[in-house]
Amino acid sequence: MLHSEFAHNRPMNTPINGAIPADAAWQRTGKLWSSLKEVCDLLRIPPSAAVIADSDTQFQHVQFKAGQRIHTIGQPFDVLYVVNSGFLKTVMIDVFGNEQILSFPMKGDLFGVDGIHGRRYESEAVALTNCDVILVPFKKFTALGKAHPELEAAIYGVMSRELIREQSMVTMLGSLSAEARVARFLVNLSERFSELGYSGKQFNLRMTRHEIGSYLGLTLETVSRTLSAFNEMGLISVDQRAIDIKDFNALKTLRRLPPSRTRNKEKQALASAAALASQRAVA
Amino acid sequence: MLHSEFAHNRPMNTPINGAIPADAAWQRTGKLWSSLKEVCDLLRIPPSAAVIADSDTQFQHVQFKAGQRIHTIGQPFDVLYVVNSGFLKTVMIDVFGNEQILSFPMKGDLFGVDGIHGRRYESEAVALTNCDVILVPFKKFTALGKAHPELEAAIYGVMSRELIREQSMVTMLGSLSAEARVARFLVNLSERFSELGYSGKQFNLRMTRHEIGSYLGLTLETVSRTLSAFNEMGLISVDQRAIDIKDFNALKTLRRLPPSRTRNKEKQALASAAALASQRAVA
DNA sequence: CGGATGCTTGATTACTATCAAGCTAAGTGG
DNA sequence: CCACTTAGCTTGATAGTAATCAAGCATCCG
Repeated sequence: MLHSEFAHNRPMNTPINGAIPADAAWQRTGKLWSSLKEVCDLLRIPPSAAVIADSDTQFQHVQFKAGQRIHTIGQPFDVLYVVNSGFLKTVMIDVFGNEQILSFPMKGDLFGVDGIHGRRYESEAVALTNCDVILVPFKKFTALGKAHPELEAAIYGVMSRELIREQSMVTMLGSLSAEARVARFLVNLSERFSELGYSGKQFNLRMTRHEIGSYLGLTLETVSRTLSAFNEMGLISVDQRAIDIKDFNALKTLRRLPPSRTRNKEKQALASAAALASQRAVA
Repeated sequence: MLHSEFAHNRPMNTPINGAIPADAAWQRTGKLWSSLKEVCDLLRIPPSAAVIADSDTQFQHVQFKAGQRIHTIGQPFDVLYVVNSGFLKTVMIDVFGNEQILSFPMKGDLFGVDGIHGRRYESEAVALTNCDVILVPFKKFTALGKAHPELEAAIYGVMSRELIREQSMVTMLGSLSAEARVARFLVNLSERFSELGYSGKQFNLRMTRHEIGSYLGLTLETVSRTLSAFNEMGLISVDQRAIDIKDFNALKTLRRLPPSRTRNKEKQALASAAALASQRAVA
């Protein structure tokens, strides 16, 4: 009970494991500063010897409670954010006022990059759970790039990675069915949890059906129905926010629910004709 | 008329103007090298005095014929590309083999950025028309960034701009109807043409309906029907690839075709009931 | 002048959104 | 501690948008 975010997350992700200690009591004892090496590790940037040695450079942590806003659209940009713990969402709002969730950053993820171009954030970021976030002043970051050439390359690499992520979102929204999108969403979450050392099979969603729907370009009802369908098919078991993945591979390769639907034309035609006939009989 | 692409494009964009000579002498007299300043201008990066003065740094041009591939997926990355003239498409292919068009680069656009992260291109780029493209070796580019700090900031800015572009694609695919997507596509093209000094009202599409559909997450039939609908509504006039925008503002604010569709429930209910009744009468 | 591509249009299907209740879980205040 | 409220989730019925299937037409090219 003395814990905090990590504790707050851990038991939710691995409800099996009952006895996780030292949940990072950040709210009392939380880290306030991180070294350059720690930030690199979080971002999965291989740190060079020079970077490891650099202990002068420190980055500040900030804590947010669930529901709090980290930055808003239009707010002047000067820092990038790296998630140390907790879950967030980033949201863009288009000219018509349509809200669209763009990402669900979690530990090790970078956000705020869209502020670089216009010196203002183009999206807003909101904490879904209590969060611990590291502030990375952009100026400081690029200045460090000059001192450490490999670091500079890595910065470009991280930005490129974000771009690729967006590109695959576009591909998904442009070409996958509702079921395939939800399946991919689960697979992605699962893989990200696994990479962080949590269970990739059992975890708790941190977002509402509405938020999932916004992220995937679907309504909350379609998300709910699709999860229920996966449940009935035995691919997952789902109870509210709790997910248990039963057949990872089936999810990974799923394209759409009805197997092929290509070779049963006549049957369908007959069936619908019959249905029509009976309808008319009734009427 | 000693120039080249501009001449080459112009007649297609402004078919009104019948007498443009010397199309595309680029194949004979095309520029082979550009200075750093010229590249900055193309990319809309404000060049500093130092950049303007730098005439040692030169970037090579390469010409491609329509249909030729500039780079493929998986090919080792080492250069970024800046379009000097012509039109291209970039395509990503997902795990299931779905093809998705991600962008239609034209003069002043940068592509190849997705190769930075994994040192391999994640997408492929194909020329839709004859093209003149400038090769920007990434190493050289970042090295220049060190010499010219404002240039480095601009590089980050350009990458951030690309990210924002992708984000708005996601928002569009996630929340707009077919008509709204096609409308936005036309508006975007129009604005880009205008910025380049071409007519934003009358222009020729360089891509097929299929390619537009792939870009917008729609089928080619839906694209065709939507253009026809806009035509009938008087928003545009369309004949094959030739587009003439009649009501730019209507396109810009269009959300979906049927005006509101919110306040005519009863009418619709009655109508469909009537239809059903007559159907049954027939049967 | 075919043949091939690409475009349009029509008919039909089906997927997903919308509308509409219930239901569950988690607080909240008496 | 227990109604009571509220936000979130599920499920059903229905409707509408866009995909699919299917011709026919236009344009371009060799």
